[in-house]
Amino acid sequence: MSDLLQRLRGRGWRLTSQRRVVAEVLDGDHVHLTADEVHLRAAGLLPEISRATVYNTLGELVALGEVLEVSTVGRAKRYDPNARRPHQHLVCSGCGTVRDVHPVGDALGDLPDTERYGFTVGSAEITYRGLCPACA
Amino acid sequence: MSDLLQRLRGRGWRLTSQRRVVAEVLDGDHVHLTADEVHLRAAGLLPEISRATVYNTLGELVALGEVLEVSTVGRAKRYDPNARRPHQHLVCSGCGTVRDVHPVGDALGDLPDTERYGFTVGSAEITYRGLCPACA
DNA sequence: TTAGTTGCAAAGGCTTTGCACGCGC
DNA sequence: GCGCGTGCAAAGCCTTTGCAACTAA
Repeated sequence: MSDLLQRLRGRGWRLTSQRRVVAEVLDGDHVHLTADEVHLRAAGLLPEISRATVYNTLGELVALGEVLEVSTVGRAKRYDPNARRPHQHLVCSGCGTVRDVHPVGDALGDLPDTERYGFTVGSAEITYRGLCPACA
Repeated sequence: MSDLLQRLRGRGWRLTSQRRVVAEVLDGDHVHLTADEVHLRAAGLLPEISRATVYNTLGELVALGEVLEVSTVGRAKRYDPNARRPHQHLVCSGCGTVRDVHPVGDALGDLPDTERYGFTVGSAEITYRGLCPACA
């Protein structure tokens, strides 16, 4: 069983074949699938799985903090299983490819107090945009 | 006539009362309206304006580079008229309020070559998240 | 056993589209 | 007058919801 499933079971997550398949499909680096893509691939492993269950499961994984929602490409949300290692995204403006990247600076520290409007600022998400080798 | 309308007319943009009203509604700093909110406010000034026209006009303003799409809050896209002055966004996780902010660092320079996967990287968008004074 | 999960189908929110009419240039 | 812009209504995409049947623990 994957680390992810281990952790979830430890948190009292009821383990069904549908959930197992969704977790399996989301495994890996640089994975940023839409709900529909997850459903398509999951259905390859478990043909009866329904879209509603995929949406339910993705929503739970997000609520549990195990998966991140990425809204930076196209209309549909994308799901990023790499929630445990902080990272940012590099998006190709041509084909929409997304890579996980790790910048070296401190974006939070770069926001002066005078620019915070009294907010308690907790995090910073960065989306880099450019062209991938194939599109350039 | 506003600077925006001046510029657009110079680029051969046909000036209708609907377009004028949409541009008027979008004027100002820290403005991040959804298409529906734009339609609502525009209809306050020009009751017959249709949603389709609002969508058409917003799409054109984005294509012309005069307005930015912001997809970082909620389900509907938001439109940011402040496209001529580079800036980033600070979003309240409680109520969804958005402020324009200006960090001091160089996010682009913070992305090492080894993290660029051969991409030609052109820009970086940063979304800061936190709680506004009212929600904290 | 039993509370939580699934699948279906329908509804819902946001956006786009096709086409006839209208209006800026 | 010409050609682009507008409004309407319908369709489309993505997502959520209600509910009865099912199943992991």
